[in-house]
Amino acid sequence: MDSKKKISMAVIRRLPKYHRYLKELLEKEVYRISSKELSEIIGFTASQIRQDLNNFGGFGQQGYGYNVDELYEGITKILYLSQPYNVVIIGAGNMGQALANYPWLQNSGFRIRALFDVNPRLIGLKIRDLEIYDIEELEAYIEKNDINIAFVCTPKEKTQKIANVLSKTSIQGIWNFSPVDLKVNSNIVVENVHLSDSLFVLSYLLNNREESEE
Amino acid sequence: MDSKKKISMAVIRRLPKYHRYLKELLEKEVYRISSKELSEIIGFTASQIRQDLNNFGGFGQQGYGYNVDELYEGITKILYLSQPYNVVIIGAGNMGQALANYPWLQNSGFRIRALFDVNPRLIGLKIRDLEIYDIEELEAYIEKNDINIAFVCTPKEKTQKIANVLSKTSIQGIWNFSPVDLKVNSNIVVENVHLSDSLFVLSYLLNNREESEE
DNA sequence: TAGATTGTTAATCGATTAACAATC
DNA sequence: TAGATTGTTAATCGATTAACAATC
Repeated sequence: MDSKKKISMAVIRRLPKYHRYLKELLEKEVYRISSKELSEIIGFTASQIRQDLNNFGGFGQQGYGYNVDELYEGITKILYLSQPYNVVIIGAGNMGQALANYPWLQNSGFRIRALFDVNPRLIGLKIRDLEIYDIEELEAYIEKNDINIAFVCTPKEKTQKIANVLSKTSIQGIWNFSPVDLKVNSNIVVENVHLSDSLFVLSYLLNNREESEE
Repeated sequence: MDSKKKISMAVIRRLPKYHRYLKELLEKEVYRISSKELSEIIGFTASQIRQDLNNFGGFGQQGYGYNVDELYEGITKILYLSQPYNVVIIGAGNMGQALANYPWLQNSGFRIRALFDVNPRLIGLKIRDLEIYDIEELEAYIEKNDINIAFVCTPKEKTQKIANVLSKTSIQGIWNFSPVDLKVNSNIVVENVHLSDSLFVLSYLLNNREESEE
């Protein structure tokens, strides 16, 4: 049993970066690359690249390197990006609307189906061809339309309540833009985008740059 | 010399979370907390909390714990959040506009001064009371208005060019929302918000949840 | 003083890097 | 075959956790 060795989060969080750089290489019609060459453009050590990729079995070939196309496809599959997802956006304020309009999302497998809000002024409006529904209809909508992921862009006071509602549904994942840590049903995965945390780190770094002199 | 021991990024990236939870405690009128109690609500081990805080000198008191107010103020200062910053937003598309309208930013020390775009249809428009200027004016505007930080929300093809322009200015930091890694002047700090990377990690986690049975 | 809890050192754990045998 | 480069083991480095003496 227990045949899969657990992959560490450190590795997982590097995968999208591999994915991005490999896509770029393909666009430049580079079809073959060694860990050393990839190291130079992506900024990880060649050793780390080989370790990372080996977690998922033999992508490379001794004496040759990696086939860019094969590696790109491989990582696409590892990240489960070849399958589509049905998405709802909860909170149709600035951030919710920005995500609904985001071009790269529209060309991705993340298919936004509807938005939800409490604000009566927003309910019934359309963002592109997407309707904004009353948040009261959320639970029923998720079940009826086989929704996998919720993008949560609600004000922080309201977000845990939304998480409670979502915990009662068959939703699988939450992409959380609200600056709170959510308590959810243990079978739901939460990925946080804590924008303020990121900005605060920038503030720190700004004021702790290496002093110019060596 | 070299009196400051270097603080690791792992510690730095936890600071905003401390900041958030301490603020919440203050709002609940909790004025005193032990590392053990804080551990239970924030989810770090008590040991890690004490290690983290000790990087910055004695916040606590043996036998008593930490003064919430003092700790909150301390971390605010460590993150340099008590000083204001002058900010421009580059790229007045969905994300740029969402940031310009973001309520928590308006109550923060990050003072958005203007937006910039290439699109003639956007140039001259106003977002709230903020003007959208021609990107050509960016360099001059930064120098004239003592801008510290740029929020970069441009399409990925254009972002490195923007970074090149910024590298010629006195800007100190870039908050980068574009899904590329920027090459900049070494005295400029870049903090990335790679949204697609985050979403791809969610996709992975969704499909690799702990199998229900033990 | 006795009890509580920090500050700090030591032990452990995990992740990264180095090295090299395997092999294309 | 010789050269290149992986896959993989071993060494190192860094971060987390445990333990406990210091002290409020």
